[in-house]
Amino acid sequence: MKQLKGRKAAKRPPPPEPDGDTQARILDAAHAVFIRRGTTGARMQEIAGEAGVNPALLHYYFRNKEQLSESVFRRAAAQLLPRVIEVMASDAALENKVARVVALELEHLSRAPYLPGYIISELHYHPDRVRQLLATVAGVTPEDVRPKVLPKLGRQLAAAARAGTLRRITADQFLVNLLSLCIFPFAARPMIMALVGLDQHGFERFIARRRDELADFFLRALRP
Amino acid sequence: MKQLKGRKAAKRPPPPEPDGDTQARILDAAHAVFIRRGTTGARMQEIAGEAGVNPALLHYYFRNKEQLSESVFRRAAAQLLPRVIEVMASDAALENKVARVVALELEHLSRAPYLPGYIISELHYHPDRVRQLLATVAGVTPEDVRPKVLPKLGRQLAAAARAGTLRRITADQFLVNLLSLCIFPFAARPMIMALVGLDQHGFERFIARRRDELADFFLRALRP
DNA sequence: GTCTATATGTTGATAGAC
DNA sequence: GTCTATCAACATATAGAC
Repeated sequence: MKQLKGRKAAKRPPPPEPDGDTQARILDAAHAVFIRRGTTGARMQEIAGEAGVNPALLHYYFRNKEQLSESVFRRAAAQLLPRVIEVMASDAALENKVARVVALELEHLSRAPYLPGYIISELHYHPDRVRQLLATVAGVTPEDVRPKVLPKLGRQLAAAARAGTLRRITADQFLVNLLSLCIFPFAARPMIMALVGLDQHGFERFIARRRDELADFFLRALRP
Repeated sequence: MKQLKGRKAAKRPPPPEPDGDTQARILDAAHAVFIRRGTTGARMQEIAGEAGVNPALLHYYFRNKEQLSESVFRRAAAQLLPRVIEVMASDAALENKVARVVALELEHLSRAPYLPGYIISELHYHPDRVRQLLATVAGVTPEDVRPKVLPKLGRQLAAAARAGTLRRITADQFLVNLLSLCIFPFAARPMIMALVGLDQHGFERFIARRRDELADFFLRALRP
């Protein structure tokens, strides 16, 4: 989009901030505002201001607020689960999977700590968004991995239980426990910071320690 | 409020639905609507309709939307943490505390599954609400228990570590792990239902199984 | 593609009768 | 305490000039 017209390119003054397409600037600004205010609390005008563009342009590129918010949610949701699902669907050993998921999620969420709160809020108030969340997971591999990852994980867990390597646990409890321990601290970040008495840096150190301990904690819970 | 006037009580026709004070009816309706739509998405008119009351009465009892939403949040927040803090601050043994918190939370949240999503959303979009959340915790005992519960728990954990009963873990990681495993499944309920492929009843069974396994899972992670 | 101006519809809130 | 009527303040969205 926004390719130059050629004959008039030298004459027309450049836009205020030429960094990136207008559309991309809008999407980035919308991302920030929707995460800060929520879908219903976000104001188109604030997004336009943050993007440094005229408010009418939001409707030019994205038809209305609904479609804009959907684009933002899609992009945000694509950051939360796909990589975890990918690891879970792989052929790696269970211990390896746990370690990789913990490292992956804690490192990524440290850079986007507001993501879980935003996504949980969206799914809570807009149940239809669930489909868009699943769509991001479906794209991880050529085929839809979702119906596969749980049965596969289940077989892996059952085999480990028979071999005496791990205690018996169902695949869904296994997955939810792991996701809980990784994601909840970020989703409930304000609550935890207040409860434990942490400031910004304290929380970061708290997460840093977690990176070292969490996989071990989790795997010990499954020792026979 | 709304005590009868005595001399005119027999003459005036009773209000449409005499069950409960008007103020309480409004608060209950507001509770439902705020949890369903979020603070910014909630409409005063919808609350009035759900309460079966004239919209103007919302402003008569609660001055404005802000104060009404604050009353609702206070009441909701009071259901999430106080009992957990109370157990944690008690003199019970660690194994006992874990078992009681798991039983307490899973049983209560099964009846109010939308509570965690609402509270996390509120804290995410209205950081000032954190103070109101802490206020609910402070009221658990005559004095403010918050500054006490973590150090006490820490000493308990350190003693257990010295005695060789439990592996060493800090009080904050202990508390956050426990809360994560209890609360996250409800906070991320729509996501989990979609990911695992559960309907309403499937989710309830999922939680029921969790009630039996979770305390054991948690304590095994801390075995030396 | 970008801007100005404006239409259109809500929403929270109040005044004042009953 | 409860109701009707109404206001002022946005917020989304579009029309049309440039």
